[in-house]
Amino acid sequence: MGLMSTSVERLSGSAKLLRAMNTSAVLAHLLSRGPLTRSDIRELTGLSKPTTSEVLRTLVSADLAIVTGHTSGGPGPNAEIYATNPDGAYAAALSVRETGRQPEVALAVTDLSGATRARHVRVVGLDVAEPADALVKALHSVCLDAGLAPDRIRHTHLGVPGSYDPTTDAIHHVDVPGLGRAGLVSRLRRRLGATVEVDNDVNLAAIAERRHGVARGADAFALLWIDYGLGLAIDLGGTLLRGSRGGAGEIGYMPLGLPGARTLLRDAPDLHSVLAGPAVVALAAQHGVRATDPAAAVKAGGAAFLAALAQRVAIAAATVVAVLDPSLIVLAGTVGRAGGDRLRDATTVALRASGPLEATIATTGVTDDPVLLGAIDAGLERVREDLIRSVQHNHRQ
Amino acid sequence: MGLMSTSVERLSGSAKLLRAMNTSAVLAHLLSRGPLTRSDIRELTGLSKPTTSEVLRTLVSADLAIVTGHTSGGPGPNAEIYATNPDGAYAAALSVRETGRQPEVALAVTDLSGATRARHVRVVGLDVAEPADALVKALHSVCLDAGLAPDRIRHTHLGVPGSYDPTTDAIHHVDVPGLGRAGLVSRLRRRLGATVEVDNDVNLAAIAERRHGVARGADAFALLWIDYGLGLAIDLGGTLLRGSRGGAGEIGYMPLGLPGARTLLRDAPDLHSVLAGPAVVALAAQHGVRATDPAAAVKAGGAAFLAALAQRVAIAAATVVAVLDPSLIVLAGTVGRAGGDRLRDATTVALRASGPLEATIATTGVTDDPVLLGAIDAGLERVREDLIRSVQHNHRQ
DNA sequence: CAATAGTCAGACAGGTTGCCTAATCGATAG
DNA sequence: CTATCGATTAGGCAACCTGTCTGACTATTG
Repeated sequence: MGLMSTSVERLSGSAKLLRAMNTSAVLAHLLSRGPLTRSDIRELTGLSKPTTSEVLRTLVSADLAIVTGHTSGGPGPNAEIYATNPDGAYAAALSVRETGRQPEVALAVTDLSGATRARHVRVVGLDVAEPADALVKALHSVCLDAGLAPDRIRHTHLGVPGSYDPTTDAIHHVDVPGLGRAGLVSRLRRRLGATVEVDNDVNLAAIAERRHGVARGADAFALLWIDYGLGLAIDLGGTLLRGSRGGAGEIGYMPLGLPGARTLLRDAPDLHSVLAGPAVVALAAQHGVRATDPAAAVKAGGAAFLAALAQRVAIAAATVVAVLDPSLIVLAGTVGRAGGDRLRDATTVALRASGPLEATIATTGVTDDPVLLGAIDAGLERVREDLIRSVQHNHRQ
Repeated sequence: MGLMSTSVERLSGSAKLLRAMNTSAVLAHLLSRGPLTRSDIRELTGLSKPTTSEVLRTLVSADLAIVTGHTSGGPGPNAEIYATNPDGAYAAALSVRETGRQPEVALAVTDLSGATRARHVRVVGLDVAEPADALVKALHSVCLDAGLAPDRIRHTHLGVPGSYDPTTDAIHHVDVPGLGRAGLVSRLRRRLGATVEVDNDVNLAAIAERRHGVARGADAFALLWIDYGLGLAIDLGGTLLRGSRGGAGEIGYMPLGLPGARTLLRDAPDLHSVLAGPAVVALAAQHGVRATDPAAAVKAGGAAFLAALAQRVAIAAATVVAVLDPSLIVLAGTVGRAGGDRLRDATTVALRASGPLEATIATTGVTDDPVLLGAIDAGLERVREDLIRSVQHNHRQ
């Protein structure tokens, strides 16, 4: 643990650093624990009365904290209740997805308190000269409708069905026309005057699963996303594993069996060919279920079909468990969700039958748009961290 | 990134904390960058002359730092050169391994500077009433021979061919008789009066690979250990992935192909059965190579055998890449080492042929005992971190 | 003599303790 | 029912404390 890492602080400095640290600590507590009185803060930080007062004065005058109310009931004067100023900063979340025709963009704007202040789904044509401008326009119009100042957006989190390579500034492996344009993200950054981060949609779904779904409190879990495509998100105690080229979780390419082996399917060299949407539909057809949509196929399918599907899911699960040993594997995506408890139970059985590997299998607990929710959470977290850091690092006068 | 984590510091305090932080920062720099003059420290920390002097005085009087020499050559007085006191603390490393008959224990003691002060391999019978006492006795006798005070050992790192479960205080999946005894580690801790950490041998080999082998400077890499058994260590930027039950990297259990599929081998349900030592020997026999030792078989085997073996290695590699996307995969263990450049090249070819997954394959660069070296590194790192932390945290007078 | 190592004294910044005043609630007395 | 008192708590103020910094000073070396 911590080999070569700078986990142990090497901070050094003088009294100014102290003030910065204390201010930042108070802000962090306000952000994570909600409204607090002076005495709450005193208990949490161990600071003295005059210091807490001074720090709060600083935060209020920096427009980062406000007095939201007063205590009442007890003896003595009513203590002031401090909270972060909700309008101190906003985070924007965008989820772009293919719908077959024009791409759909889900947008949301959250304030510092975590309240979603605006949310919309729009069809945005991105196959234009400047797709970034189209996204900015959509975001600004959503802000306008909700009466929010767009320049208060400190960070924008973008979810895409692909992976972003910062070195080439391009989104790869994406089917949405226009979204793969090089320079889109840096233009977005410039036009919005804010930080922009791009994340894979499956990764964002995992973030939502940890925050709102069945992975709440899990130490580590993997989210298996089955849809038209196939994806895997790996969450290690709240940190997502991305891999050296952002390719972690590309389990569609996972080879199945030794080359030359004759498998049940004529040609099954990788997991994609047996578990992604088309393969699910094909498997359903073998079991007499006629459907073009994989989720519909799963809903309509009988026990035999589900058992066959579960065996394939179990292969993926077993591999992930053998490599990573997560305590939990969440089945998500339209297929995972449609499978529900039936697919979960069948997969549990199939996994247990395949060997000594153990893990809890669960169906996603996120009913709302998981990608957008994840982008909101990630964006909000980023804004909060940036604020804390900005307070912490401005101690060189 | 950093979701839910306390990556952002929430430290708060008064001037005492400042002193503790500065002392700890100076110690950290001395530990990681070796001997330094006052001006070096001033540049690294940004502290003023009087403060650096004061901090160094504190460290020297705490026996943690010493003056090792003086500069010369330049104009002005000769600056004192400070270094951590090598004898300030020791770390012990133990690697227990099965040899067929009596278990062999490799022992080493390192001082704070990283110099190995004692090293030995002993045969230690662990199938006794108190196996912990036998280990302690061996360690003490090694210290005695080298003239080292055993009570200066601040931490002992134990490498075992298995996994340690702290909840039951027992080492699991271990073949060495006596080593699986419950309570062994806590007794070791008590008898040595020091912290004891247990690590899987393959994980330790990965640590050695990062420090002394081909993984130096890699952002993330996986180490595939092929021996009598099969193992995988996953290093993410210097942090090892252990999994929720310490079972990460148990790829021997990885299923191969869909159940019911007829594979090349009659019965090949998992990776262990095609890639662990016995399978390597069997594959060699198929290619006319007669050997009982898998490493010898690999050394004696021809190109066809190596290509067949490499195809199996590539399956493991491809799976790891699909899940984790490391930039580097290191082949280690006796088979990996014996395979050398030939196996590496054949595996590279086989991986490239199997799909679009990419990763650099390399042969281990550690020639010395990798498990013991890893235990030394991990133990030394732990001692250093503990020292830095102990200085950092004693600011409540 | 020039340049550098290290110390010393005073200033400074920020935090803490202890004391003070003001606010609020409950209990008690009228 | 009302007025008052006491207990309790919020928050401010002043003096003190700790640790760092600046600038001057001494000592040492080429």
